[in-house]
Amino acid sequence: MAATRDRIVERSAELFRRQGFAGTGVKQIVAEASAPFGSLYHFFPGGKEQLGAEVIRWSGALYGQLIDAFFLPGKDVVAATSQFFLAAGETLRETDYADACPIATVALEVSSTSEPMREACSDVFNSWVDGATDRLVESGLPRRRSRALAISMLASLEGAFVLSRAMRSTEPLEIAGAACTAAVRDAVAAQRSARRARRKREG
Amino acid sequence: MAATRDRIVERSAELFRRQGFAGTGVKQIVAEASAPFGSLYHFFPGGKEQLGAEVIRWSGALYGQLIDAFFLPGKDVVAATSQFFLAAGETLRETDYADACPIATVALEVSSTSEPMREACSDVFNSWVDGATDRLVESGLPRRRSRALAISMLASLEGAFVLSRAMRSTEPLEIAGAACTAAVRDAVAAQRSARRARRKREG
DNA sequence: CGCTCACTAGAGCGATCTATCTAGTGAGTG
DNA sequence: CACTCACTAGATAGATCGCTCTAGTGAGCG
Repeated sequence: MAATRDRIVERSAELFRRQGFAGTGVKQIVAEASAPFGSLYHFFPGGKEQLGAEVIRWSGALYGQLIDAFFLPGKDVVAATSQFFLAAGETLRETDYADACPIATVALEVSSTSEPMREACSDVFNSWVDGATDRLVESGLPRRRSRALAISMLASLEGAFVLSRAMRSTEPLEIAGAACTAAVRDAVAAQRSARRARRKREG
Repeated sequence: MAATRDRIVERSAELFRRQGFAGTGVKQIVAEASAPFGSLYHFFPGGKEQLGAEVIRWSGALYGQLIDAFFLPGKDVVAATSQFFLAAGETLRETDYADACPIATVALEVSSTSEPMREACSDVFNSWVDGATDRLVESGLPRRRSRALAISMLASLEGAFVLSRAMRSTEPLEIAGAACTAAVRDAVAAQRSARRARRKREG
């Protein structure tokens, strides 16, 4: 129906990801979305801030789907972790170090300046953490441990994106990926041996 | 001598860290620095971009000193790692989740929009990595392993800052800190046992 | 047909942006 | 004293900012 609205959101997501929120003007958005200027304020009466919050949630959901595509239920989480970081590195290289996390740039910009947008970022990060936690729980790890591991992995990914974009090198991403893969492998192995020991002791 | 120039740099650093580069106007800078407007372009004829690059290098060096203050030569790197992340969390809480990494916000903003500023960010990150690598080497780790560990730790720190600021919680910082501390401990322990084994084999 | 209403279209508002310009001040030097 | 020059001071230019406003279009429906 409202294809214009979708185009505005999609183009905004792309621009915010690369140039940040403050660095992107609404004129540039409507121009690149081939949308009439008036439509922006028709669909987003709350103005740029409402658009920003919506773009964060939209691209956050999209990236969540990408994560899900790697961490398929039943698939080995160790392999999934390794592959996800490698793929992120490839994307970064292919897009000339532009397309990393869709919301991190905006998240840092608005954390101290716009409460609704900060909240949107927080919700997105939490949803990613929850998703990853579930996958790790399904792989046999305790919930507490899974959540900590998920947060730790997401932090590594986000930080590696910062370094890789600034340095124009996928090295940080590869190193962080290797570290996360090792951490997941160790956690799974430790859990298995703990289970075995308990079974032996109890049975 | 040129106290005005210093005030401009210092206030800019604070503002860029919190609001980002594009989100901070030069008018706001000179106002908060109690500096005449003309002085900004007297000291920084290259305009806002030159100021930005200089601020990145200046605050990067300052933060590097803070890192050095924790990772003192001779001090236990495991304890230093743990303490550094805890202190970062405290600072974050005390400043209402505003003061995290002094350059990460700008780094993401400019990575695809300003080559001189991106380069400044890259140089700063590299200097931090080099410093941390040296400390790890001094603790007995091989150079290659030290560098990878340093990059991995910095990525964890930066990513944890992103999450903690957005979520307004020090949890990510604490979890990332615990993970890094464990990683350093493991690396040091592995190196020691490898040395012991080699000595046994060879001697 | 006649009416409604979601949407298109863009002129234009006041504010703010970065940057330039000229004028003036005042400490240091010969 | 006269001269220099680093620095202060701020008005102003010209572009762009986010946003509001009115007018117009066209599909859906009684």
